[in-house]
Order: sequence, then C-alpha cells, then structure tokens
Amino acid sequence: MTERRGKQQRGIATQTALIEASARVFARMEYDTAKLKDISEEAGISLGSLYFHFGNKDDIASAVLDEQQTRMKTVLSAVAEAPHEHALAQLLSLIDEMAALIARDAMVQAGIRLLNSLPDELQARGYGDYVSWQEITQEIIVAGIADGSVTSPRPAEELAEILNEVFVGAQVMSGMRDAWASLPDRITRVRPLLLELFAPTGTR
Amino acid sequence: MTERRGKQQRGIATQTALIEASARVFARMEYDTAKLKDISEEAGISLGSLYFHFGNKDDIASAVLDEQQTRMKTVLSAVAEAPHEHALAQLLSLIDEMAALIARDAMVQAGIRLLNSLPDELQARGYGDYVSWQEITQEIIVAGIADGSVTSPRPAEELAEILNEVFVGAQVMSGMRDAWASLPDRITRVRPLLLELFAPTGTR
Amino acid sequence: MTERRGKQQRGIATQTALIEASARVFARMEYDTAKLKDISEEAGISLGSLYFHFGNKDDIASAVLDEQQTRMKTVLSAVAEAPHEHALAQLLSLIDEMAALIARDAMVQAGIRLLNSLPDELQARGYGDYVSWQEITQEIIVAGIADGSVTSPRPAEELAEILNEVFVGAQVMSGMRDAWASLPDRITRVRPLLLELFAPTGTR
Amino acid sequence: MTERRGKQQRGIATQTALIEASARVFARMEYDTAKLKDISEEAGISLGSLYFHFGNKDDIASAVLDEQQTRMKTVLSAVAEAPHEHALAQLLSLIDEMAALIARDAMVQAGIRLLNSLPDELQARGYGDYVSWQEITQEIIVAGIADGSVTSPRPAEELAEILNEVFVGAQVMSGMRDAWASLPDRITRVRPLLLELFAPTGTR
DNA sequence: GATGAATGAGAATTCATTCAT
DNA sequence: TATGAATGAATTCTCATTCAT
Repeated sequence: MTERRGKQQRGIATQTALIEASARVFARMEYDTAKLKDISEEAGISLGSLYFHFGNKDDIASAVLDEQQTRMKTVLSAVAEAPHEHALAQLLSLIDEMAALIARDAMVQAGIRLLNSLPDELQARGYGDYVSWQEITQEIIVAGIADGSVTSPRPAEELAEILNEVFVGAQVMSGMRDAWASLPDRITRVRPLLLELFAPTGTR
Repeated sequence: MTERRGKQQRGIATQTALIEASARVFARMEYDTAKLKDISEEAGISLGSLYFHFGNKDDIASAVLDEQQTRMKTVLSAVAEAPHEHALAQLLSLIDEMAALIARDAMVQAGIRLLNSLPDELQARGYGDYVSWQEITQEIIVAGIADGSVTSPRPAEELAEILNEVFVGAQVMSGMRDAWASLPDRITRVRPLLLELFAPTGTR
Repeated sequence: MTERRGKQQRGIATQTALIEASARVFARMEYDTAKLKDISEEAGISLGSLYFHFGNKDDIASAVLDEQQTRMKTVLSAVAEAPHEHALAQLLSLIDEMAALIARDAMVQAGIRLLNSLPDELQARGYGDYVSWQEITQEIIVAGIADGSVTSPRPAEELAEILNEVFVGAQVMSGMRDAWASLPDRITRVRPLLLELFAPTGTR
Repeated sequence: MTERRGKQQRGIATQTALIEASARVFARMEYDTAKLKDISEEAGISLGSLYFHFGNKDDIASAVLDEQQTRMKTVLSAVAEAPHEHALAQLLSLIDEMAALIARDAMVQAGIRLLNSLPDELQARGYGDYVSWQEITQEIIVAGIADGSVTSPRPAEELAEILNEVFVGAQVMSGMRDAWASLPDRITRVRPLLLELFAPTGTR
C-alpha cells in the first residue's frame, strides 16, 4: 500500500515536471516548432515516460492549457473576492494581477503562445479562444456601468473588446521583447488610456 | 532579345505566383506548420520548380518578407508625400492606411504572422523585428512635438511604443478573429484613445 | 542495472551492425554512390533507426573511419611490441600485417575507399589524409638508419614517400581487381624492390 | 551553306568547351559527386545545351574517356616511333612521357579519376580498366626480354603488373597531394627501383 | 512507471532529364 | 543550336509515436 502510494507520488511528480518543462518550452516557441524531444530533455525525463503520462503531443498542450486556466482562475477568484471601491477599480486590479501572473508564470506564458499556434483539433477542444476572458471582463464592465464607475457611452462589449486589444498588444510586445518581463510596466503605462476608455474626461 | 525576355518573363511569372501563394499560405499558418507542398499546390506549380526558383524554405519566407516590406514602404511613402495639416494627422493617416493595407493584402498578413514564427536563422537576417516600424512612427511623433500637434508630456519613444502596442493588439485580435478584415474598424474604434494618448485632454 | 545494461547492449549491437554494414557498402562504392538505404538494408535495420544512432551520412562515414583507425592502430601496436632484429625487419613486418588487415577487413577497405571520395566537411575533420601513416613509417625508417638496417642515402622522408606510393599502388590495383584479396601477394612480390629501396645493393 | 557550316562550327566549339569543362570537373571529383550543373557552369554553357550535345551524364563521361584515350594514344605513338637504344629505354621513356601528359592534361586526369568512380553501365562499355595499358607495357617488356635489355627472371606479365602498381601509386599520391603536378618528379624518383625491377643488379 | 531503442509516415532537398521557346 | 524553366523520382533527414525490457 505504501509502496503503491510511493509509486503514485513518483508518477505525479514526473507528470508535474513534464508539464512544467512543456510550459517552459511552449513559452519559448510555437506548437509545431516545439519538439517532444525538446520537452523531454528540458524535463530530464525520457520520451517513453512522456508517452506513458500523456497520450500524444496534443494532450500535453491540453494539459498545459488546463493548468494555465487553473492559474488564471485562481487570480481571477482572488481579485473577485478582494474588496474594491467599485467595479472599475476591480477591473484595473484584475488587469494588474493578470499582468503580474503572466510576467512570472511560464505556464501562463505557454498558454498565451499556444493560443496562436494550435492545430485545428485543439482549437476545436475549446481552447484557442480569448472569448472566456473577454466575457469575464465584460461582466465586470457591466457592473461598472451599473455602479457608475464606468461612464463611457460605448457598449460594454465594445469596451471589453478594446481593453482586450490593448492588453493583448502589451502581451505580444513584451513577449517578443523580453519574455513578458516588461508586461506589468507596460500595463501601468497604458493605465491613463484605459481610464480614458472607461471614463472619458467629458463624462466623469 | 524578345526570346530572352519571353523566358525571363515566364520565370518571373512563376516566381511571383509562388511568392503570392506562399503569402496566402503563411497568412493562414505558422512557418513550421506550412509545408512546401501546401505552397506548391496553392500555386499550382511543382515542388521541383519551387526549388528551382528558391533554394529552400527560408528563402521563400525571406522573399515574402521582402515583398511585405516593399509594400509597406510604398504605403509609407504615399502617406509621407501626401499633404497633412500637421504631423499628428499624418501619423493617424499612416495608421489608417497601414490598417487598410494589412486588411487587404495577404503578403503583408503573411509577413505579420511570419514575424512570430520565424526560425532563428531568419531572425538573424534582420527580419523579425518591429524596430524599423517603431522608428518611423517615432520620427513622426517627434515632428508632431515640434509642430505642436503632439502635446503629451511623455517622451516620443514611449509614445511610439504605446502606439505600437495598441496597433499590434488590434492586428492580433483581427488576425485571429477574421483574417484581419476587421482591422480598419478596430483602428477607427481606438482613435479616441490614440488622440488622448498624443494630445491628452488637459494639454490641448 | 542489468536492465540498463541490456538496453545499452541492444543499442550498441545495432550501432555495431550499422557500422559494419556501412563498411561493407563503402568498401564497394564511393561515398556519394552509397545510399543510406543501401546501408540500412545491408544491416537489416530501418532507416529511422540509422538516424537514431547517427545524425547524418557524414557521421556514419566518420564512425567507419574512426573504427578503421582503431583497427589499424591495433595492428600497428602489435607490430611495435613484437621483437624484431632491426627496424627494417619491423617495417617490412608492418607492411605485411597491414596488407593482411586490409585484405581481410571490410572496415579498413571502406576507410581506404572513403579517403578518395570524402566530402569537404569530412576532409576537414582530419580524415582524408595519409599523413599519419606516412609519419609512422618515417619514424621506423629513421630508426632503421640509426641501427644500420637502412643504408639508402635518400632522406627518410623520401623513403617513406616512395614506400607509400608502392603500397598505395598495390592497394589500388588489388582493390580494383579483386576486392583487395591479392594485396598480400602483391606486397610479397614487391619486397625485393623495397629491399633495394631501403638497402641498395651497392650499400649493403 | 556557309551558314550551316558556321552553325556546325559553333556547335563543335560548344561541344569541345563542354568536354573540356567536364574534364576539369571530373578531374576534381568523383563521377557521382560531379553534378551536371557544375559542368555547365564550369563551361559557361547552359544545361539545356549540354543535353543537346550529349544524351546524358554517362555520355559525357564517355566522351571524356574517349578523348583521354586519344591523347594517351598520341603519346604512345610518338614514343613508339621515336628511336630508342633498346626496349627498356623505350619503356622508361613511355612512362616519363605519360607522367608528363597526366601532369599537364586535365582530360587525362579526369579519365584517371573516372576509372575509379564509374557506374556499372560505363564499366561495361569497356572503360574502367587498366588492362589495355598493361598490355602495351607488357609487349614492350617482352621486346626488352628479347633484346636483352630486360634481364629480370620474372615473367613479363608480372613485371608489367608491378610496373603498373608503382605507376598507379605515384599517380594516386600526386593526384591527392597536388593535382598530379608532382607526378613527373615522383616517377623520376622511383626510376632506380624500376631499373632494379627490370634489370636486377645481379643479372645485368 | 521508466527507459532507450525502433519505426514509418512524412517533409525538405537534390538533380538528372525533359520541355517550350 | 541554345536557353531558362519545369518536373518527378529519388534521397536525405525529421519526428511523433510505439515497442521491448
């Protein structure tokens, strides 16, 4: 019994190591560019073992994407539960936290890069879409409109879309330039623009 | 003479067809995902012929990137030569024209996508960088500061960087959603933000 | 431990089989004429496996050349350690042994043939040269001059060069005519000439 | 008529240029290593034209080999017709002349190299063999035995074979080291050995 | 669970040869 | 005659996946 548990634990450790190595690799290069050998070498674990734990390349990417979503949701929940003056403050806080997460977590970086280079089968599995993130921000924006912190006359959907664009732009540029290290700074830098977006000067 | 020209023309026609087919393929998928057979089939030209005109996959990507740069420079020159009230107007016009170009031209779309999926050797050849574009916009911004149309207290470099972020964000989102068709609209939509960026309300 | 050794052994066995099959193929035809499929079929091992063990065609040729050198050095050492009346006897013995080795060992035959058909990259790796063999014989000749067994007034370097020519001539002819089978006989046949070379009649 | 003759002349000039370019290329590398494009570039003549004049790669090699034989026969005849004290002198003279020819004539160099790297079909066409050369020298040796200039007790065939070996050895070494430039010197250097071969000291 | 080895289905690339002009 | 272009049949090489231990 103890032995079995030992084995299980060992297996889980391997699996974790593999997912983390995958994240590091996928954060560096596209899906097709990343070779399973790169991953097994990055993890220091044999290719055979990789296949014991994951059925194929797609599954590994899925695992990374799942883990990414988990980590993003954790941040999301934390922000949701923290007290905020109003919805706009919460939204800005969410963006800050998300930027910080991306900057520090290769798993999330990998997920971001994977979204742009996923084969069709995986796209179909429901990854490969910014939709859910956009829905979340949109909800907060709606709340902001309700509580008066968002005064822009634009519809919530459009605001969410624009926010997304700006955020993605900062992500892409920081991803290209310095492996996302500069993302938090970049976000800080565009905050005035976002404020103007959500609460234009004339309307405040 | 005519004979020679005839042969050259045929070759040039094939080469052009190949570059355009490559552009369509690279606009759809990453460098590694795109197979040379995809290109040769898209062009209706044999793989062998492809290799007669281009030495290898890298060379084809290079040719696409070269042609992209040519087309972007054409638009750039046109905007530079057109009369504008002031530098800021010129900058906004440039962005509009560039968005329109991207939306309609697979060559430019391919170039954009290639920038994110280029193998190292090609990166080294001087592609793979937004730098030159950023320098161009920065120059115009400097002119705008000089002629008073840009009133933001931020340094020109930072303004250029932020503009770039917003533009790239719109590119990426439109690229994912609808093959860049919505890019011009997206740019139109963020214009107020850009105005606020370059000429903040309090400073106008 | 046993398990690991078992796996390694299997791999080594395959590798050995591949090198030996390569030797047989390269002994029969030039580098460019030999196809990797010839080798993999000769070895009864898949092309993929060949690439698992050797990165490319050059590496296989290198492996063959390395093994050839090893085998030649083995003979060399054996002759060096065996007792001889004088250096000239040792030299003649070395030539005999080398001829016998060439006649019986496809690895060495392959190496010989490869030397004439190696691509430039491999030439550069230090193969593709008779120099070291010539240096060895030259050293023995110098010893022969010292111990009086070599009485020719020619400089040692020239003697080594001429010896080399005669030896190579016999190699080439036997290689063309009967896959090196006749080499030992040919060497025996030219012995009087070699004696005359090292100890001319008038000087003995 | 004149026009036709003009055209024919032009064609012959092209053909000659092609054969000579082929010779230069084949003198540098093996049959399989030499690419038809190498030849057409060396000649400065298009690949298409090459195929107009020669049916395929084999035919080009054949043409080179034919021309080589012509040139060797010319030297042979010249030596045969020149007056000599005795057959041995003629033989040595023949070897000298042949060495000089090889050293200066890329066509002959090409032929030599081709002999070792010819595909089977060409071997079958009667090239690929030193036999005829050996027969020629053997005949002279027989004459030498008859006129007393060759005093070796060895049979003529063996003498011819050994001569061949030594000559080939010198060819190969000079071919590898300096594109056959040193061949005449090498031949001069081994002359005492050859004398000893044909007229051993004790028998003169 | 884990590993090194093996495999086959592509993918990139080469090149003798043919074609259209 | 001559040429640039085109082609297809190899050939080398890659890599996700499977296998044996």
